[in-house]
Amino acid sequence: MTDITALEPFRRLSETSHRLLAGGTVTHRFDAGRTIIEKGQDVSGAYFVLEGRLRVFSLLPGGKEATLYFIEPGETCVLALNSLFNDLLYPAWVQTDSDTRVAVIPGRVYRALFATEPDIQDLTVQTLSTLVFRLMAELDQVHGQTLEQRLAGLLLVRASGRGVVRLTQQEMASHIGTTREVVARLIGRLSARGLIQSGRGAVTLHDRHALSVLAGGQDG
Amino acid sequence: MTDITALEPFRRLSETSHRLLAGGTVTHRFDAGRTIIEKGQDVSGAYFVLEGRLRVFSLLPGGKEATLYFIEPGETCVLALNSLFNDLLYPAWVQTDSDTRVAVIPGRVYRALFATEPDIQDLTVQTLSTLVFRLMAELDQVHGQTLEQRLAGLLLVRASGRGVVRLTQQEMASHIGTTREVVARLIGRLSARGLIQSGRGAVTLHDRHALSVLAGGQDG
DNA sequence: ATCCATGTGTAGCTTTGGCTACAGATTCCG
DNA sequence: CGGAATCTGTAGCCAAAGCTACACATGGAT
Repeated sequence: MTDITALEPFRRLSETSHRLLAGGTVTHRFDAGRTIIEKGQDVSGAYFVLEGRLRVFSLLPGGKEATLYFIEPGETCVLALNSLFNDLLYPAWVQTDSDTRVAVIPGRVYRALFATEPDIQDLTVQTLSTLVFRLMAELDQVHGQTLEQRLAGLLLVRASGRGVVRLTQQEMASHIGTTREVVARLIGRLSARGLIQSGRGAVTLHDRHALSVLAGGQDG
Repeated sequence: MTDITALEPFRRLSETSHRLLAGGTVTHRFDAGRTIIEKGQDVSGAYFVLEGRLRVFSLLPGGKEATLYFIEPGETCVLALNSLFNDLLYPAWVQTDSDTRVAVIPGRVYRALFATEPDIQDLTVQTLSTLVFRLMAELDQVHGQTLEQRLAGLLLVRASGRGVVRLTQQEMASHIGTTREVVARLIGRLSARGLIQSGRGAVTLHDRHALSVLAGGQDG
């Protein structure tokens, strides 16, 4: 995936729109771990991830982080869209999770496309809707689940096929919005119960079923 | 405000769209305190509040509630829109807060309007965006604020001009997602510090400034 | 006048989670 | 090989918040 025009929603654009898009879009590449948008920043365009992954998170008092969601290749950063349409300031932080290429469509170009292209209208609504659901789910979790449950969920979601989760305790803590020590404690408990096995920079799952029951049974 | 066609976004519709809207829309009236949408329900249309107020909340383990936001006259329930466009199940509960009249536009009608009417497209995006920001703000709060801060915020937001908040402790608890006892304890503390005065079914604010500092200074 | 429903005020106990402070382990690099 | 950086494992303490259990107050209804 090398060009924004290769992305599904941009395939069926009219000739004019296509030229507008091609002329206005800028592609950036960022190294892993770079902060590319900060809270309160004035966002200038719609961001589409071409390669790599972006992590959107909010910053809690005391410097803790909590991951809200990821933006994968082919997806767009809705918060940016959002800021775009409302002239609001961006309400969170965005970092690259790995080396990432991003296409930025300037605000006025995107708005023009939105006005005339049904596919862009659908894409926009679709993307916003998806975000709303992700946020609702996240909110439910934060509200109602213990950290142990949230950790179990995280491990299940981030496990490779063979049940290995390549995250440090500090990273896990960031994702679920707590501190390293608490994660260590939780991992110690899960490990004592035989559900997982801890190692440097990674955790191995031994009983996914029990974990998913623990997490609240969203997953098989 | 008696008819949906009186609402701003529906004013400039084409003749065809107007007929479609008028023909397809159904108006309901609900008494205060009725649950009109439950979580997991399949939502059939776009809800617009004509009179009264709807409260959208999520249900936490143990039967606690947490208010996400309100829908005022002229506004629409975005979650419903959302479910509509994604064929997803509604992710929260909706109750009437007072006696309320609601116009329901069936899904297929709304989708048809969205496809052809710029005003509806804008309205949809605008509404979704607003919701995203409300949810982000709520998430930040839940994540990072103590219940005392959240209570202070609630009191400030819900106070009448003369500084009276007409809510029972149970209702306050529902709004901020905790239990009655905890609210009583918090009120006791605030009251001991002279910031408020408690009474049956109401609280009187004595020092808004101190409260807003406490809440984190979002408000004057 | 009494009773009942609703609302408020307290107290004590427990769990969860945050903070501090280390000690050991592993990896990387020079 | 040795040291620095990074990561993990524990322990203890404390505050926040949830749960249980009452006692008391208020207001409306009969």
